[in-house]
Amino acid sequence: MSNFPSEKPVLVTCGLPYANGKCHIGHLRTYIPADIFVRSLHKQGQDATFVCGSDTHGTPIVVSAEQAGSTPEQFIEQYHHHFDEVFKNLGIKFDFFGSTNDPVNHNRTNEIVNKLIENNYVYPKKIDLAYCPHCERSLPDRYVEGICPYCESQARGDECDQGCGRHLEPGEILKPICKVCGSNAEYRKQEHFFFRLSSFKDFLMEHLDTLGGTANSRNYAREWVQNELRDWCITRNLEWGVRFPGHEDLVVYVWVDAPIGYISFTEEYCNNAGLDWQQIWQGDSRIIHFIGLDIAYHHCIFWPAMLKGAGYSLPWAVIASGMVKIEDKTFSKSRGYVVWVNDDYLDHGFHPDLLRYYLASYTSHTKELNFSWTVFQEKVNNELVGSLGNFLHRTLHFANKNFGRVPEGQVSPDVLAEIRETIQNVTEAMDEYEFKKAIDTIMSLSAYGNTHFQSNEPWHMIKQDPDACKRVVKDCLQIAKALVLLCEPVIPAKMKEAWEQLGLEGDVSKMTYNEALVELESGRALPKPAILFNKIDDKKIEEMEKIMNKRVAEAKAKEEKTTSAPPQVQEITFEDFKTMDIRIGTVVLAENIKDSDKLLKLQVDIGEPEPRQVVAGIAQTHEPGEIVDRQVVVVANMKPAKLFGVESNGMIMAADEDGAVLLQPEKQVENGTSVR
RNA sequence: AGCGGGGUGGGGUAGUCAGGAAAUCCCGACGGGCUCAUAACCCGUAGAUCCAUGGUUCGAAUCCAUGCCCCGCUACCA
Repeated sequence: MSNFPSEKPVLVTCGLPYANGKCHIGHLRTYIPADIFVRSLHKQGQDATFVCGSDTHGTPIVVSAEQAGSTPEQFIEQYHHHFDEVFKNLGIKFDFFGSTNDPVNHNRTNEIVNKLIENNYVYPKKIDLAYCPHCERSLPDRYVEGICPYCESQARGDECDQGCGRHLEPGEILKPICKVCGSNAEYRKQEHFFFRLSSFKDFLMEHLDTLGGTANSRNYAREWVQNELRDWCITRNLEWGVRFPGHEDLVVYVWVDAPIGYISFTEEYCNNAGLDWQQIWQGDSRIIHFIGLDIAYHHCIFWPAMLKGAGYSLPWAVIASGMVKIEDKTFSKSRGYVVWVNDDYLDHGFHPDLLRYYLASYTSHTKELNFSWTVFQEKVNNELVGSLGNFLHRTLHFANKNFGRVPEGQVSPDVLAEIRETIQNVTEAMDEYEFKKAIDTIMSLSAYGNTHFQSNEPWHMIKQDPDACKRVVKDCLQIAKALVLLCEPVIPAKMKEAWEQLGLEGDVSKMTYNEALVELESGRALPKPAILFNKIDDKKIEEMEKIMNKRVAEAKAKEEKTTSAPPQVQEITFEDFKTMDIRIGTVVLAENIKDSDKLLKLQVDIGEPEPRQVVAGIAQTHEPGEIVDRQVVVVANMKPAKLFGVESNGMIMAADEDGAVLLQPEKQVENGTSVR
């Protein structure tokens, strides 16, 4: 049984893009499937409202704007436009794309916060807050860095991002350092406001049991709810943001007003369209959030608790997508592992639909997706060009050339049954947010079409048995019509063209799947078809890979520069130097390490009862045989490390010049002699 | 160390939540066919100890336990 269509109003949202940087392919992992889902809902006869908008508040934007010598207003404006434009170019069709800085959102946030206060879910508390005496200001969230009180890792003010992953409340972080000027911050008592998240524990456990969507988000949230739910500080000392009611010096935390954007965008859209937004947000409705897994915590814990506390409708489903990687590395702008949607894709003349197809069909929605230009090319050339494009073209071309119109005859029952089953399976897959499965199912209908065409050989029939030929062509045209309807959610622009090539009228995006079972009208004229999808040649892909490799190389070079520079400038004391235990030793054994090009495993006698095992990165310049019996300089108190699974308890010193040039004592000395 | 994601034919993937006869799909290899179509398409063949060990079961890729290995985070990334 399919979930749709439903009597209840349906709202679909996407995690708000943060107006602090350009759109890259990683973003699209959420937006494209959401758009496909909404288009598919329409095809199932389900009305749905689809909203999104820019997330414009919070500390990072203030910091970025300051660095850019701009105001936050100006700063967010450019990225808001950027995302809006990119989404339009990709066929991601929001009913409304707003901004959390819109007055409607300020109002709605105020209303909700007041409601929470009224319902006694908010209380004031004096807490220690980081304050920078040098900059003379309070340091919220990411203005401050320090040590996580739970795991002792380096952490940001609001989250232990390098360690245990916990959300940190203001005042928790140890050894705070001002991120703006780098000086030590101090703690000062200040009054802030807290949301009684802890009182929602039972409610949340229940909510998570009934919440729909993908399991990854629920499971993730459940663990947090079970362990500990602490009250949540919802105010910040910032100028930029939504004012906390009654306190001129405070704004609400960005994670309060950002999701409220979902409500205010719905409001703005509905008010413009003459609809009732309260049916969705205060009535019995289906609210569906598409997000990245990294914000599951907010959407499955904070957000439902806030909605409950203020008397709003709860989310019906949360769908969390997996991350996008490049060559097995997670996206990272600073490391160069990024593919920009404009610069690296659209500007090179690639059609948006190809990317939509690739991202949605590569792997399950909840799994990681490893971006690769060659796989992109492979999928486009084999599936879109070879199978789908070719079937549509050979069918339309053959029909147009021989008949010029849709031939007479009935579509065979087998073909209709096949189409019916495909629709059924695609709908089910969409219901489960299995976009890859849905697309694979559609592609197998395309393969079925090709086989049908091939095995009946209409090009022979046309001479021997024209009537039989007409039946086959009619079958194939019907399959083509079905394919166009089924593919429209995924590759809308291309299917709009194909719809016209079938000689059909109306907006294909507004047709339902059931239209695929309506037989084409015999005698209807068929225009001359044009090719829909072209192969991507190897040269183009090589070019794209080159661009990507270059960026990664540049980023790596930059990284090395920044990491290797400090030791040269930083002075150390003699005391510091004495902390190193450097000794002379003799290599007694050396061997290669399997699978490693650069490493050798050495046993070095440094005057201890047993030789030390040390792994050295010198295999490219030294054969194991040539260094046995040689004396070397060893840092003996290195922290043990595992390299290629081999333990290393020291470091061999070498000059770093296109490989390794080993240091050696001037003359033979006793093993274990220390160096100073 | 912590957290997260993984280990399925040569490469890439599905299936794992709800355990069942022959493990999906795309590429690649090999053989054949077709010539309507974008050197596209169709048919067939070979190729998998489903990371390992132990357990539960009539039955395990799937559930449980232990272990091994890979990858990511480490300056605001959905």
